[in-house]
Amino acid sequence: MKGKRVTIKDIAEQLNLSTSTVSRALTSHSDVKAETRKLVTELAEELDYHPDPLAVNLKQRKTKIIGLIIPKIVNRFFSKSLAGIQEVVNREGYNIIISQSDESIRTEKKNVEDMLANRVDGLLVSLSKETMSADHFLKVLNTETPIVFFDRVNEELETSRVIIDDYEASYKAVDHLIKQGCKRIAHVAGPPNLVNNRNRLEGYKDAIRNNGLFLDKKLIVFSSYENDEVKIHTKYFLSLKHPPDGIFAINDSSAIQMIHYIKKAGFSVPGDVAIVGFNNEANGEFIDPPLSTVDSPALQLGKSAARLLFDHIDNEERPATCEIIKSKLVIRESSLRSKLT
Amino acid sequence: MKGKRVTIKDIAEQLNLSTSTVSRALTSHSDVKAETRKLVTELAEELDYHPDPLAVNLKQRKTKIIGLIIPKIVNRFFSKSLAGIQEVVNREGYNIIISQSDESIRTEKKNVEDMLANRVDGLLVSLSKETMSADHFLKVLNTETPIVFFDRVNEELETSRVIIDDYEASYKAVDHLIKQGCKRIAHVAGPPNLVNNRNRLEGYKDAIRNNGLFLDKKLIVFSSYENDEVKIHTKYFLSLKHPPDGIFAINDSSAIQMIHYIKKAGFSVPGDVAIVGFNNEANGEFIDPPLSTVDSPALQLGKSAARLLFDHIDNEERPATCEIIKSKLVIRESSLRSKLT
DNA sequence: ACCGTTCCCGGGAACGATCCCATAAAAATC
DNA sequence: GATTTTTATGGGATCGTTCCCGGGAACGGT
Repeated sequence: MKGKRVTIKDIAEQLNLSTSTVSRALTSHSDVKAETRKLVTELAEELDYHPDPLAVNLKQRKTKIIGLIIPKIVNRFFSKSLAGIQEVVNREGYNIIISQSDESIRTEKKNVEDMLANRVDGLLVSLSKETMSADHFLKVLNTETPIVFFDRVNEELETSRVIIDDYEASYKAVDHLIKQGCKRIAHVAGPPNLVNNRNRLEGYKDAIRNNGLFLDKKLIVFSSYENDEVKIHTKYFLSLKHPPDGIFAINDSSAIQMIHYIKKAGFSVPGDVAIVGFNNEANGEFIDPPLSTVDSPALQLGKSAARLLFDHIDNEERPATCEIIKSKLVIRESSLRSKLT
Repeated sequence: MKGKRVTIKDIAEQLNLSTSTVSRALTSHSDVKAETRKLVTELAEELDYHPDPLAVNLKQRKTKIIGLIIPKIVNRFFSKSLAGIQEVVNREGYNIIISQSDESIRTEKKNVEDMLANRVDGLLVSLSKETMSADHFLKVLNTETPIVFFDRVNEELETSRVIIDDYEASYKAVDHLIKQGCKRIAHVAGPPNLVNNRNRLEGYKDAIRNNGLFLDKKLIVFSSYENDEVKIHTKYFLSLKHPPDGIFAINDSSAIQMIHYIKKAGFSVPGDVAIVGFNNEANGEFIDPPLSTVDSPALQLGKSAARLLFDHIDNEERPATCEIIKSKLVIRESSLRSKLT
């Protein structure tokens, strides 16, 4: 009664068998008479037996745990990735333990330590905005724990990674703005130590140049993902002698705020300023005007990263690869000028 | 080299001690000479020894894992709760395994089974919208696994739970709308099998009645949290002979969509219809008009639920309690009529 | 000098499974 | 019918800890 759990031994005793035989019968190994197997499985079913994962894992020298390190859970992009990861990981019979770096390199380092102490069988990481080098992951490689970076990846280490096509996405978004007649397009870039942000910046620059427009450094600002800086950036843009007539923002949340402030300042979107966001977050469709954005398939990203990780877990020799997930430009009204007179 | 981890045995051998002594030295039990303890801890440090959690847990008959069952990770309310839970759980040296019911009673049942098979030390649950009875949790009680429900709780079982003050929140929101001059207030209610939704509905009804207004059943619709039904509900409201002049919505996302459709239909918010949402989700502040809403402290909710769970884990005899977290009405422009002429 | 405590430490049995090895019984081979 | 082979099972070590128990050394009190 007292939380007494059924063990393999209980089954063995009731059936006058040895624990070895019961174990074999249950794990569908060979060397068991069909009859006894039936007996065992039936009794197991009846007693509602479930193997103790702790014992199994100790024997197998596996924790069946995947460690996940992300900047922030509440960030929709990451919670979506998490959902994707969770799906794959659960199907494999593994569990996830999560930790957030909270965008701090210090806690990220601590997280890595914790994961190692927890003996995770694999690690899924998206870097904090502060992370410059990848030294704190060297220890992980030493323990031969497979590791896959996603979205905010690292390029120093020879590990697998999965990213979205930031360069193309950015290029297409800016190209779209230009096609809508924008001549002075601003870009809110992310911290440049992260590759994906650098790629986006490059996409932006190339789109500007390839279309024969002037690349004005004054139109590029760097965000550090803080909410309260959006207002400052917007004010800055509007205060310029030649303010931008198009903005490619770092994410939807930022874009939505910009629209808010721009409208408040008496300008129209997309009339005076056309805007494109990033990530296709919730409700972008229902604001005024509906937000054009880049749909980044976070769920897909999570799934791919997890699958890649299991590839590495199942096959130690698997060479590191880089997978790129295609995003899609979603055009709504915040960037649609052609319809206007 | 080959992933060889340092064990207690390695330390024992190098120091010519028994594993028992090393274990005692490390676990700060008594019966160890200060000198040897120093020796042991120093060598442990040097070798970067970390106890194998699997072995420890097997011996302790604990998994150090908390199971979490929520409807959807991507739902911001739940990802916020998760963040709160994660904070407390990590501090206690436990890990979380997550599973989503995806609002389906079938997968919720399966999730419970999985959690039990995983031998979680405690369970944190927020019910799916389909869950009527709590029979599938009886098994959990049998294993004497502590369980705490949060937000979408169950009242049949004698378990601890933590909820927000849905009744008061709802009452205050509706009362606020009435004070703004609304006479016909609609309510988008949630599935009535969940207590919190019933409480909100009661709060709504009482606020209407206590203010001497007519309680019109036609103004109450039931949402099932599906996105595409918002449009239908809005159209329905607008098509009424006497359409509502105020709406208390099920959540912000729904409220934002309603604003969108109402404006599109040529009505003004809050002029023709004042709107209050629920949850204080992201970006509600920046839409047009900024959304009034009920700030439900999801993070706090998660923390409290986790702490309550650990109370039960640490003390088997702890009686079940119900904790209520206070929400706060956030008034923005979507419900502010008094400022208008 | 003897006994009782206290202090340290080692031996070894757990925890619940897996799995190698041995062995008995059954079956197949000559 | 004696042998090898196959088949089915049990014994017991093992994973890395913890912890009970027992014993030797040191110490103090009578």
